[in-house]
Amino acid sequence: MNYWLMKSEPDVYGIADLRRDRQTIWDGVRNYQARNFLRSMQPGDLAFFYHSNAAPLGITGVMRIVESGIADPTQFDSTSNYYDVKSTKESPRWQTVCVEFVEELPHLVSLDTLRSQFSPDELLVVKPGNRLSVIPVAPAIAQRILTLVTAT
DNA sequence: GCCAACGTTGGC
DNA sequence: GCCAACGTTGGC
Repeated sequence: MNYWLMKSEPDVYGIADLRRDRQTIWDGVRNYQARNFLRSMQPGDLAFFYHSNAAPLGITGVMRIVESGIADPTQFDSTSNYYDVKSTKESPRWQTVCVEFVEELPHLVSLDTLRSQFSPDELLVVKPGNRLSVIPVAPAIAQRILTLVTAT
């Protein structure tokens, strides 16, 4: 079982939206490195839901991967911001996953807290200038994050 | 609103 | 294949 961290702007789609929807297709990722991580996800993997471009910044919840290898539907939608004219249904360029709500954390684990606990080598999200929206989290680091949740 | 980081595009 | 220009992300 692998752990991940996935960013979303709460103004666009936040943890409250996922709690309401229970499941969602994580669409709109248009970065090859992030896509490759999405491709390697497996059902049962857990992902931290991270609020970016927000106040406060940080991890707000946990979700579970329920299906992987889904062709991102927005790449075929000419009205979408994420439309990709070069992608075909026969060989889609962008794959993503379906996630389900697991929990909203009682207290957000802020970026400041994450910075105080982890080095950029341990947790990429604390690296200044980092823009990757889907990142792997080592199991030992994930366990330490979960410990921070219960400690606060 | 600013700007650092960095991925993508396109001319050559 | 190089690299300058440009666009986007996301923290501050």
